[in-house]
Amino acid sequence: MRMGEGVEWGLHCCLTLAWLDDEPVPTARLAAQFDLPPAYLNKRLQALVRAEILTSTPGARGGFRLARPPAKITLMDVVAAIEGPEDAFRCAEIRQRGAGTGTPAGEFRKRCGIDVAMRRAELAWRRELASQTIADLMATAPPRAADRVRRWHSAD
Amino acid sequence: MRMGEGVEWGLHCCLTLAWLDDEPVPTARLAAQFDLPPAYLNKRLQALVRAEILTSTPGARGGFRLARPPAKITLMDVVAAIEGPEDAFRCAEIRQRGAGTGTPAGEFRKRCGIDVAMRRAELAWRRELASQTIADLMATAPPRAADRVRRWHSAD
DNA sequence: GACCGGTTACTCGGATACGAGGTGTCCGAGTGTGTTCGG
DNA sequence: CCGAACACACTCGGACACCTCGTATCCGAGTAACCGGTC
Repeated sequence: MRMGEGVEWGLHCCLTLAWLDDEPVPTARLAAQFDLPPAYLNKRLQALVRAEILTSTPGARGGFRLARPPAKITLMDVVAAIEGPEDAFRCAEIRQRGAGTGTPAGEFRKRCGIDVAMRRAELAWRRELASQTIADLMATAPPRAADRVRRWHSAD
Repeated sequence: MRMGEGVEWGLHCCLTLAWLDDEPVPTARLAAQFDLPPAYLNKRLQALVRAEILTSTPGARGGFRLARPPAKITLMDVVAAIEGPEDAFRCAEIRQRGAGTGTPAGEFRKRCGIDVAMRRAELAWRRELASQTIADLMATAPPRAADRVRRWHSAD
């Protein structure tokens, strides 16, 4: 199981946009900050726009900015926007295949125990992600980091 | 993010092997039970053998059996054996790239806050998986299911 | 009847193709800005 | 000097290739059981 690197990109970009208060930042600037392929990063930021986490303004001096205050954006929102809302584990109901064919349908009214256990674990993961916001990341980060990012972006 | 289907296969096979108490079951039989490609299922069972969850006995009347009692096999063990022990989220330290080049190395002694938050969520996921064993799955499963599996496997 | 050797059939195990999804790139549509011309 | 129209440059947005990883398959090495022959 492997999570796409776009999640890390999206979170770092959200953190940067949170520090640069409501100032539109184009993709090229964010890509240069982290040395990432600009076009591909843009593709990922579009996913965040579709999830209503960012807002995009076209034209000159345009770019991306946060759609909500940082305290209202959870890590779960960002992960779901980029990786997709589907669960990682998807029960294919293989218990009903092969030896299970022909058994009365009423036997399978209860959910597969494996599916239940897996969903329980993934729910714990989601709860932990939903309990943390971009604002929390800003609070735990060292104060000098925010200043360095603001200074680097203010330099023309 | 998507979890391989081999996890579901491995868990179902472990559950079946737990019900058929220490009776060696060949890959072909397990594949027929769930209507799965036999050779590919074998590949995944080999991963469970490497993780010392199953033991394999070659030759006629051979097959796979559990290496430990079901209460000593957690879901985390099975998932780690098949999906790999690495974390899903891997911090690439992009904060040190681009704008971060040239900053004193001492600034990055503290772990990346995003990495910390992600690891925390994944730790919750792992804890939940580690708290459940194959024996728990046996207990929560309806009693008729165990009988049906035993009957299907005893039929030659 | 018991023991031993050879044969057979069955099992796992790793090396080998195929395909989907993620990664990376490109070019066009749309918009705000800056300039320039006229009043 | 002020206003408006124009051209420009910059931005996002979706459509198009590449490449890694997961999926699927095959064949060979090894072993236990079985059968026949011998003592």
